[in-house]
Amino acid sequence: MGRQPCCDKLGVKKGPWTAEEDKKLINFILTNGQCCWRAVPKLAGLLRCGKSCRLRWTNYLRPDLKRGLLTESEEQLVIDLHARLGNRWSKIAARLPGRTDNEIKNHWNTHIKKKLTKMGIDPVTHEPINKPSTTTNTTSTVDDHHQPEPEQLRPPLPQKTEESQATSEENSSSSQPETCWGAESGSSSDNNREDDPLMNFLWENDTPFLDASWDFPVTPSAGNTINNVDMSACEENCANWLLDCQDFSVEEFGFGCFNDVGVDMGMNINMMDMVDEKL
DNA sequence: AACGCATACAACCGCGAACGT
DNA sequence: CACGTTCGCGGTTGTATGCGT
Repeated sequence: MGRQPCCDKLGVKKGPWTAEEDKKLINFILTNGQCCWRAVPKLAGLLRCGKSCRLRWTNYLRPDLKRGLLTESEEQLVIDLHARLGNRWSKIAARLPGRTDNEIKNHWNTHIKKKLTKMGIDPVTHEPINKPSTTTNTTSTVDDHHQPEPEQLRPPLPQKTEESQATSEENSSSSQPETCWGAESGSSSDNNREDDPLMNFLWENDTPFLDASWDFPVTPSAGNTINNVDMSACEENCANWLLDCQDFSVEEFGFGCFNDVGVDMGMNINMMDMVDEKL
């Protein structure tokens, strides 16, 4: 079977997205929801392939995205998750609300990789690069910045309140690098996880934090949650996002759709009010 | 001020998985 | 079961920006 090229049509635009294109895509998604991506460009009046639209939406336009550099704790979480999951960026991203796989991947390649290397840690295996034959804690490759040892890089541990549930798929996928902090003891990731409330929490809550919340239009749901996702943070992000949209000139969006979205999503707070407040 | 290099991030590409017929 | 289509993922590239000389 021949693979169908993604962008087989002539005249399909590539390269950076313009504000106008963003506007069209946002408008379309907000009014119609995420449906067949292949059809999106046609229906939205874009000269892009569906793949490009999906990427633009998920990596940049999605209103629930955080912007800016990863925080220290997020970075540490990424490191820990990478030690367990390897380069499965989507899985890692699923556990960092508001962050995309692309963003995390980029951050890993540009920041964390370097940081770990500097510290004398192999970013792939998460083992010390020059495996010390002695028990010394310092390696010759570590520079003079007095970086913390791997154990110290572990993220702060939140209180765990939920009781254990069935393990998720990652639990059984052992093909990825299993070495982790304190790996020299031969502790498996599972063992490690048991000792790590944060990781337990993350693994047990395998449900993506965000995906469900943008499957609108949806039927109104009670309260301030959608599919058990707390919408408060989402609303806040939406409001921030709408603020960003000021760059496009609010009126051009046809903001009626935003109010509709607010209703559809069962939000108690009118996002536009939040925008007004922020302004 | 101008140039070259380094860095960060957006976007593209190709592959495989999942799903429908 | 085979085939076709669509989607999502991970690797890679392109480009804008920052910084040092």
